[in-house]
Amino acid sequence: MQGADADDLDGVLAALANRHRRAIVYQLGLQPYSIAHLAKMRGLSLPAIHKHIAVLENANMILRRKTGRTNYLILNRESLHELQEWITQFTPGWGSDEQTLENYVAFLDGNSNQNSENETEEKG
Amino acid sequence: MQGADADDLDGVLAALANRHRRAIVYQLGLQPYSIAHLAKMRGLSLPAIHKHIAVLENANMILRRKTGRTNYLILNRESLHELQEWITQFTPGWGSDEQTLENYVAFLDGNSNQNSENETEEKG
DNA sequence: CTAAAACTTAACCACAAAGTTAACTATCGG
DNA sequence: CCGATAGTTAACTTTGTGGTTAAGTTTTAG
Repeated sequence: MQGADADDLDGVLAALANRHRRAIVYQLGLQPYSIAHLAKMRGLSLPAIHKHIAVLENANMILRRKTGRTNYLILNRESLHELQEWITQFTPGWGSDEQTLENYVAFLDGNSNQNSENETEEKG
Repeated sequence: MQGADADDLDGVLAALANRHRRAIVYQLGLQPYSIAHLAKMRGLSLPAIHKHIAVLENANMILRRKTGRTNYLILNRESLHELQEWITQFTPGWGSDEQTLENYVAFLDGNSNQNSENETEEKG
């Protein structure tokens, strides 16, 4: 089932593709803050920060606890787990992509050319 | 130096915050493909795919090798390394955010209330 | 009761993102 | 040389994002 996961990833990545929201995520990873407090920290108006919070909540990235009139937020670390895993899937081959590309093109050349020598100046 | 890293992260996350580009990244993580090939795979026009490729290249996420008239692309796995590290910084406390938030609010209550008892049904 | 704090909501605006069509360059196959 | 393939570029449209101001609700403080 890649559908639901893909949806989740979409929300999380869209949420993280913004400096303010990344900063908020970072802060809420350290300790809870109120919305008004975050607004002051980021130099943003309440409506502006409210929208950012909404994006993060829709991505299920923060938890909220209302006490009196103030809302305390904290990071929901679980939401990062899926992204973590998605990235990890690329890790096995860590590095060497340049050479892979070179080899692939050389291989294609070989098929119509029977010549796997390098034509570049790379290998004096 | 958080500045350059933050810029890189911004580019990578913005690039990944799109299904087509994530799919492209995934495919190019398996093997090289031409731009036209990717366009067919995604059911997109050449100009459309070209723009996506441009975004990925600006984020330094893919490598290109032009041979004849076709351009072969592959994933640049290094570009994901930084994001990987950024996410890992949140991992230490994996889980238990809900309780942290509860405790924090209870602590704030205690300061004006001298009462750290739980009002919830959680701890029969 | 009243004023202020902590949000929320709605309406609006400027700008960027993601696609389109059309026209152009460059390379290969015959 | 000629037509087709691969890619780029420009101009345009539509939709989404991120901010604003203004007005509303709920809760606390005096």
